[in-house]
Amino acid sequence: MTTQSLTRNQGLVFDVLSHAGSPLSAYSILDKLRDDGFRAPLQVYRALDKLLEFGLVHRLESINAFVACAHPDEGCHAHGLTAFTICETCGQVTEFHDHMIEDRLKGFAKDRNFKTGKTTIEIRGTCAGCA
Amino acid sequence: MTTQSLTRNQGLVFDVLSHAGSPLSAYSILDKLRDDGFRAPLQVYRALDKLLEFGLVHRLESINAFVACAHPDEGCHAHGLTAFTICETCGQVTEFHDHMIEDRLKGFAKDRNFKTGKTTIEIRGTCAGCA
DNA sequence: CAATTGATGTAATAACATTACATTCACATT
DNA sequence: AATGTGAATGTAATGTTATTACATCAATTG
Repeated sequence: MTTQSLTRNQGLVFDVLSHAGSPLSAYSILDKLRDDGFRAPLQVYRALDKLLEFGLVHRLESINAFVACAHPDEGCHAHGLTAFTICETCGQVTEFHDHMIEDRLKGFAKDRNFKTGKTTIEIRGTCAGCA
Repeated sequence: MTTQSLTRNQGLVFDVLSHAGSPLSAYSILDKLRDDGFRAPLQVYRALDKLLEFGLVHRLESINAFVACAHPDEGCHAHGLTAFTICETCGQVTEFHDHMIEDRLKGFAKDRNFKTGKTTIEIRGTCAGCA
């Protein structure tokens, strides 16, 4: 997935997320794109849906917000399970990948014949800089 | 924490969750408690806050819903990190605890001086019965 | 060109959660 | 019994997040 093949709206949303230092809600993305002609939440949600599908953006379930992927060139889907630390003070998000955890969760699911879809791992807390 | 020491509202909410076979949203809990005098969302949210604090109930971040803890007698806080599988077809939720994953996440956080607060692990997919 | 498919624009509404403020209850102290 | 305190409650209003419904537009293809 390259950033070239995005539509105008997808590109605008991705750009906003890429330049934000922290996660943004759909509505704050909307606010930032008013000048670019955005008027309704759906314009943002539709673009986000596609960006999520492409692996360019992640949704943080525990805070209802979105961040650009840390390595969008490959599309994050290449990296398997993605986990996050989220600083509740400054909003800093760190994305990481741990094969051991991934295997462990896969194993648990397999043992129970549970067919795994999307998996969420989010650690909320305080980052080193804010401690 | 015993179920005895709950207030009326807390007890009613816990009871509804305990007897539901799947996670419930705050508003669906509210609906089920209309006959018991519940009128406003806040009555539910306040009770849920306490039940979460006591470890009697879990919040599923990825679906904005709540479930009773699988072993409420001890209050789930006794068991360390809690993870869930959530069947998107039937709503069945399975709670589990994995020390290896817990240690791994703790280690990651420690390496980065990230002070861990609440951690969310949720696997959404399809359970054995629904496959 | 017609047909199809994906993207967009807009309005309305649904679903989830919190703020603000007044009141009541349980209980300890006097 | 009166008072003070903190926790819990009742109620209304509002804020935040997400979806449904429907019309239109643009690119592609048969």
